Amino acid sequence: MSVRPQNPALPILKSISYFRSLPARELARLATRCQTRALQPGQLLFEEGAPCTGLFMIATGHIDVRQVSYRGREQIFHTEGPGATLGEGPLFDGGGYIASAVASEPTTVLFLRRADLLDLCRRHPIVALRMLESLARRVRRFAEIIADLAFRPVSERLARYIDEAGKAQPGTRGAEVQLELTQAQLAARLGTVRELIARAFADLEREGIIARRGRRIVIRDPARLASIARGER
Amino acid sequence: MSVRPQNPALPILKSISYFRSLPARELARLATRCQTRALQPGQLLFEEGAPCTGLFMIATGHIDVRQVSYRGREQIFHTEGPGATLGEGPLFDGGGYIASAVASEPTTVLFLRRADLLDLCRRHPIVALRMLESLARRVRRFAEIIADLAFRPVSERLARYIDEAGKAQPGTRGAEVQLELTQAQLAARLGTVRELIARAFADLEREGIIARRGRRIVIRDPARLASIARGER
DNA sequence: CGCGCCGTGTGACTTTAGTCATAGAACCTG
DNA sequence: CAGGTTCTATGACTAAAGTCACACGGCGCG
Repeated sequence: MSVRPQNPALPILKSISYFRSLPARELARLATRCQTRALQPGQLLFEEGAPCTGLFMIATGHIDVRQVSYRGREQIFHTEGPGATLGEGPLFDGGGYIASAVASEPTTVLFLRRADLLDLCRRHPIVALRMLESLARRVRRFAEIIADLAFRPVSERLARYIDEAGKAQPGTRGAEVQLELTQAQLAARLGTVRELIARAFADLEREGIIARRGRRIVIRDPARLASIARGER
Repeated sequence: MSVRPQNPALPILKSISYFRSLPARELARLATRCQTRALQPGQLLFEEGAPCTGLFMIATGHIDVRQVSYRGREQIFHTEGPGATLGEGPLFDGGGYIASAVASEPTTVLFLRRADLLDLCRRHPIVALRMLESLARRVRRFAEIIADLAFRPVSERLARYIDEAGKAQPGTRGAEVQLELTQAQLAARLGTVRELIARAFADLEREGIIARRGRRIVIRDPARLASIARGER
């Protein structure tokens, strides 16, 4: 009685912006070429320097892309969730992975081999254009990190983070923010160490700019927060 | 007596990796669509945040792509010479320019409008693939800068720079390096200030690792230089 | 319920980065 | 070759970042 079983990869592929405008036939074909992989929290998807043989797409969960220095410091470059892709960089310039990818929660990813993808780009230039867009956004994001590290003190980076989280948080009234990250994770993302984050938080609280209860933050003085975020210290 | 005059943009277009494999007809057509612009040293080609309407290609000269903080610090993201392109980032993600571009010497550039380029990508997917490669390399380069800023002290960044310059320098015997940059430019590139570069140079010299006469450097102890460059301090 | 782990807070300290001021060398350019 | 401009060197200082050690609270779990 059942209809022809649909490949489980199909709906995921559809959720990837690159492929959205492909004809159904092409998508179905693509789905047959995908492999799936499940990851536990903390598990490595790929490691900096390793050769890249294809593209990963996140079906569910989240992945941190980061480097770790020999001195033990961690820098998170970006975090990706469902519908995002990983490893386009090395895919196209032929080098090894630029950073390591680690699941931060139970995660499943799809994998598509490089040759399949290049072939697809040739037959459907729109796919290549979409990937150009995505890579361009990544360049922009990386440039922001560089500017943060080169120009802004830690306290300012944190203020920026909270400020943006405040704006991004949708439903709640603007003043309240639920942080998703521990201070250690925040530090890895902002390019510093845990202690400095703790102190910067304490300073903001002491000055009455924010109030905290655990990871729940109330922005008491949005104007002053924004002005610190802009570097007007 | 003269043959049909060739568009002066043509040989330049041919030197751009994106276009190398295009048929002659297509190239000629493209050449008619290019505009040319000449820049004096120090002149701005485009400014961070400005809208992007097309792609620049360098015919001759060099361009620094950089941001300047409101505190007056400069960070050079990359420097491009003949055959390189500028502004692919904003071209594809639709945002403003990520950084400002300034000629560091007399420079001429070609300009191709966004619509022409997108059209070209659709008709010749190989162009899109080449641009993907170029953008991917930029992502990688930016990631290197992030890792430098996040992980490595200034002295180490300088050692890396000299070490790499030593390896890159072709004709000369490995031990001698001609620096192309002033200390101030080097600082902007390595994400610090001039004085620290001066001191780091002095330290390397004091320890007998390098010797200097102006911007001419002799690497006296390549092994030690490389070990500092790797962070084994 | 008590133990251990994780996340956090903070004092005290070290190291690295950055600033300011000044002097001298090098290098155009008329 | 004189005189300004640019580049470099360095001392003395301030500020920011990072390290280390330890204490505390909450939470999960045997």
